Amino acid sequence: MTMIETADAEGGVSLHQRILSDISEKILSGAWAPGHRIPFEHELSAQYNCSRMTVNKALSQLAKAGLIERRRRSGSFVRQPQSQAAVLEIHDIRVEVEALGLLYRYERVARHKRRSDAEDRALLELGVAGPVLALECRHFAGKRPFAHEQRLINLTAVPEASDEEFLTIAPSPWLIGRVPWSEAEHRIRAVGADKPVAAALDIAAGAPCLVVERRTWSAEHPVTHVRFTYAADSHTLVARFRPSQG
Amino acid sequence: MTMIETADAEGGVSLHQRILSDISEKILSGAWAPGHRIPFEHELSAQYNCSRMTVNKALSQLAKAGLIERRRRSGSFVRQPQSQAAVLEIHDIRVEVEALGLLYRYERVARHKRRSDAEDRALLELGVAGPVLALECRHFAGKRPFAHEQRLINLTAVPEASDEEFLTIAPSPWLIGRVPWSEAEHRIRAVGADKPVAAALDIAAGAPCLVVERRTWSAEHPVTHVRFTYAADSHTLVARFRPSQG
DNA sequence: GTGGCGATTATGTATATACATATTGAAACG
DNA sequence: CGTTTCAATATGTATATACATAATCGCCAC
Repeated sequence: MTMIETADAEGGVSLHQRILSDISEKILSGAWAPGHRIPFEHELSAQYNCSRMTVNKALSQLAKAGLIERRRRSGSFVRQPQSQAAVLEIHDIRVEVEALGLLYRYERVARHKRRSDAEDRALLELGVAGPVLALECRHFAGKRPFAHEQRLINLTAVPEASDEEFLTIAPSPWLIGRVPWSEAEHRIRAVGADKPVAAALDIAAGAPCLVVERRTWSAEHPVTHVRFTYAADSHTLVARFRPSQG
Repeated sequence: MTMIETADAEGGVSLHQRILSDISEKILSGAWAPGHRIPFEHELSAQYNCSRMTVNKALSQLAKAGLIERRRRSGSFVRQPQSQAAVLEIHDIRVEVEALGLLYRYERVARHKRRSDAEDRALLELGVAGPVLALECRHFAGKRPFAHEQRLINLTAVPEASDEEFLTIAPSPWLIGRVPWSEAEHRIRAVGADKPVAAALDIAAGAPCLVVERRTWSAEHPVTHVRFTYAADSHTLVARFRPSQG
């Protein structure tokens, strides 16, 4: 007779979750130091009175999360803590401004359609020349300029953008949903504001600014490059790390 | 008779992986737009000629990765693209400097043991007063100062730190391995260098700098707070996003 | 000793099955 | 006509089983 304990044996959580959190706790508390061999699957399945499959799925997940390392024939071991990877949430500027309780306003400063020059191609990581759309925009929080946006759109990848003036809708929300992106890269650094950006943000030239650049690809094709510049004190990026438990 | 096709049917990849990448491709290419209902588990299991369990595991993983949403009785649906989450790799400074092909050097500038004041408690998010260790350090790349480090260690959580002078080993590598961390938060912003930091980094006061602050907890207890300051052009953070496929 | 070889072992992947649970759509009822 | 009930359905979780695969241990020949 096969007894299946699908549901909550006691605490309303699945067995999978319980094994996961039990072992995570042991590792994160330091009870099982890096290098320590955790019990074999068959030992844990006996201990938890469940099948090996259930244990296997839990341990595989811990391995994928990077907490343990699994070696055939040898067992599973607590991994050395390594390069920390934190999750950085990139929000839409409108959302961010409104989260601050301020009124969001968008302004398109300039729009040029042109054949890509060498700089454009470098920014887009584009191999061959082709038409691009260059945009310059400002995002306001209340009365004050919040962010300056310099954007390039690869018109070969997104021909529909030719017909859009971007006077009322910002490029980000326009692109999202229209172009499925498969990969993105963000570069974050500090710079001193150059003259045009300083003017746009209403700060002194050379004043410290946070720059977030994003390059986006869709199925290997470069789609867009954007550079957001924020005045030093207006913006903080937050990245969190918590060992995943599912 | 049960036929099990554990291995590579053709391309040397597992069925699990194949289902995963097939569906990811459909979503990321836009063929299946947000809101689209993907085939039911039993349909996919027929299509791939495999068991429902195999399909279930693949779809569950896509759901965990955020690409699809699963609703009982209704099916699985392609999710609306949402707040982009990028993975930010936080490397040890030594590793980073050596990756640049430069000689790494570490210097401890100051070390003070004291009872936490209000500012310390704010930085550590510490409720009650207690002993803390305040450190100031410099990290060099070649001959030039690369980063300035201001660190607080909660001696209640890490009493062993009292006995360490940190003259030859930097706080980060000392803490890693000694203290299991369960949670970390990074804040990234641009600032103008204040006088002491400017002097330490050999730059002008007010010059733009990138600041990375990290707070670390171990099992709910604050462990350490550190502020790294980099001169504007010396350092760029990179965060990548690629829809996970396992 | 040392080098190779086969048995052993722990994990990796897949199947078929069982039952739980949430949700929806339709039927039954007041 | 609205509400309640119920059955159908798709997903969620677990079991027992089968076989593949990689790594290691120990044995044996040299």
